[in-house]
Amino acid sequence: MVTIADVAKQAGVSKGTVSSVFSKKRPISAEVTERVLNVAKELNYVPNHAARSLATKKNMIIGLKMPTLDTELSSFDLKVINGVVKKCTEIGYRVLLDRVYDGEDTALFSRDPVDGVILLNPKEQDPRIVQYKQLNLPYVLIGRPNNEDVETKYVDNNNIEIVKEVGEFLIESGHKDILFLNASYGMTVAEDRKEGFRRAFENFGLHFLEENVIYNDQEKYKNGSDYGFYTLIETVKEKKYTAIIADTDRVALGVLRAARELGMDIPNDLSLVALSNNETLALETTPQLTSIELFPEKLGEEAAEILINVLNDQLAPRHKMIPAKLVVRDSCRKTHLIR
Amino acid sequence: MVTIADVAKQAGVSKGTVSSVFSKKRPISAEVTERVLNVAKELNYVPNHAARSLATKKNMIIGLKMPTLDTELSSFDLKVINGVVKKCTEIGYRVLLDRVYDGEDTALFSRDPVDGVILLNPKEQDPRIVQYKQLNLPYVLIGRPNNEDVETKYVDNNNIEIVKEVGEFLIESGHKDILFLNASYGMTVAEDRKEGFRRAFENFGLHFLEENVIYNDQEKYKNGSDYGFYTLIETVKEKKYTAIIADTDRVALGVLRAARELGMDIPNDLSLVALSNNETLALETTPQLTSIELFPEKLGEEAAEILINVLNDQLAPRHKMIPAKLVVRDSCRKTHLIR
DNA sequence: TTTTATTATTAAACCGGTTTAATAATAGTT
DNA sequence: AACTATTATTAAACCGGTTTAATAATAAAA
Repeated sequence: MVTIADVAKQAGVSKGTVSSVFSKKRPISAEVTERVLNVAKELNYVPNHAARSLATKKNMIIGLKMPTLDTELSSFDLKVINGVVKKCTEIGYRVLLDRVYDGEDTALFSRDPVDGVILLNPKEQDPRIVQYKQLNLPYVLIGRPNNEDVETKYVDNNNIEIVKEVGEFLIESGHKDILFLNASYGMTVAEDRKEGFRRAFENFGLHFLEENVIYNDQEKYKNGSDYGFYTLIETVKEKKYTAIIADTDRVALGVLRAARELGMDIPNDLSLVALSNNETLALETTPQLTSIELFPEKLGEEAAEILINVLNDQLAPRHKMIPAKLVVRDSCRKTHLIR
Repeated sequence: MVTIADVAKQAGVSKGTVSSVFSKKRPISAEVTERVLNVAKELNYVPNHAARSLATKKNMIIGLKMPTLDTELSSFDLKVINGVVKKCTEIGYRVLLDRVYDGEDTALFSRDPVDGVILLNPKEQDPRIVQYKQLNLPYVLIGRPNNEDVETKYVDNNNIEIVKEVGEFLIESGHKDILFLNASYGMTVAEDRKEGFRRAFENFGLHFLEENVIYNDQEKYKNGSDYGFYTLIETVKEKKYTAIIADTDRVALGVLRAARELGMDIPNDLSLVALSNNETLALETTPQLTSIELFPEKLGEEAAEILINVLNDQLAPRHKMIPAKLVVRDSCRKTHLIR
């Protein structure tokens, strides 16, 4: 393998000069610069990453921490990955993809070769955040942190506002009995969405019922589809809802499945909104799913940009809010039920 | 930041002894071992990755090269990523996710900090392969290389056999006019599939027509769905097919869409098979899609295992074949057309 | 007790790049 | 021509860990 010493020797200059040619941090004559670059090209010299990282104390790598290995990644996650990788690649950073291996013993492993970390789907009281603070490792969350955490930087959708908008859209369509199949309890996104849902009812002077908000129990349901399916099957025995807001489009698909089994027609008997927008799914279901576009790729890009600005001692906002958008398709209709 | 020198000083031993405690490559007394481990824990010592990589000449990182940034990643890709990350994490390797940035000028960038590379969706005459050979960088392909390349290691499905099976399944169901919406021209998977398709016809003593095999023109269609949609709209003007084999489930969805527009019923008027298995899509379409399970996660795992075995100078097979599986659902039926 | 073999530990070189303080070369001013 | 300022380049230290050759300590055999 060609090292900087080989290039220096053949070009007849010092290692330091070769280094300065590449870094452009010191004045090097045009003649020497040209000679060095020609030799480097001729020898096919490629700088050693570890050596450079060790000397500069920078890895130029971003860690992207994904959910635990036992949960399946969604198209949302995929788009976030896309956004992060895209922005990092533009700026000259690399992305180390990491899934947390629960119970892992990292005592003997080297520190992650990353300069900062983007955390997707952080848990409440996420122990990794404590660790990053301890190590002084810069990090950015995708999703809102706890209210007590006033320093963590994050990127998020306007979850309160968008669910308020969805709630109002349904209320304005005549729906009053709306079932909200929320995310898991304890996630900040679940809190925000519930708040938005409550505000929609409040805004119309309607009575908000806690029991209309269900939280996904991930130990009970192996996937979102089952959560949607079984929850509708169960709740229809107790109360007749005319509209459902589903946490994800997979949950919505489960609802569609249950509705078919129950002989309920979407949207005639039951209106349906999904709080995510897997376009392929939405456009290909019958009827086409009304959903929320969360712009996950944008979330990833903005998170990467914030983190990199922090790493380069540049101004970075505390948080960035990406407005979600209601995409009305065919799964909702006005209800005739007047009460 | 705590270094090995700090640990050595406080434990009253040399840096080399601390290193040997962790590596277990030299005999260290139990008493010294315990003392060192206690100090390391007390000081919260975490080895520096770059330093270790430089000294050992190993990064313990695998590069996963994905398709170019301008193409959208599919759920197949996601599962491959999952499989690779899972296997690597088990064995103590990390995964650097890389998307090729066309036209990138890497002259001033350090060499990828990876020990080996997994290449997903390699092109014909992929220039990266030339480069890896030049650098003596171990690599494994996911997908078959060109026939002239006799040394590249790869993982692949049994594409010839599975498409032969699909073809025979359709022929046995009475279909003779079968349209095959193949992958892009020039991809080895497209070659293999066509060969499998041809063999199915040959096996039944039927005449195989080249014009029944269409190749995806990615410059013409912005996504698989459009490829499926417009191709069916166009070809139905010239010939009446009773069955279609679609490259991916997205292509199949486009076909479904076109069939709806043309007033054709699936499967009564047209049978449909997708050569991939996005389970969510397949189960939620109406009718449920008959498809091929490719086991992408397994592809990823096996590719990672082969590569890591190569890196550890262990026996590794030239290639590993993952048998795909025909999953019969509701989108196919016997045809009554007897000719 | 002495000698030999085995185990345990060390100092220093090494990995390949960057940076710093020092020096040399060149250009401009007096 | 001599002096000063600026530009260009160098040798060596440094980054933090691993490895090697050498040495010290301990155990076993004669």
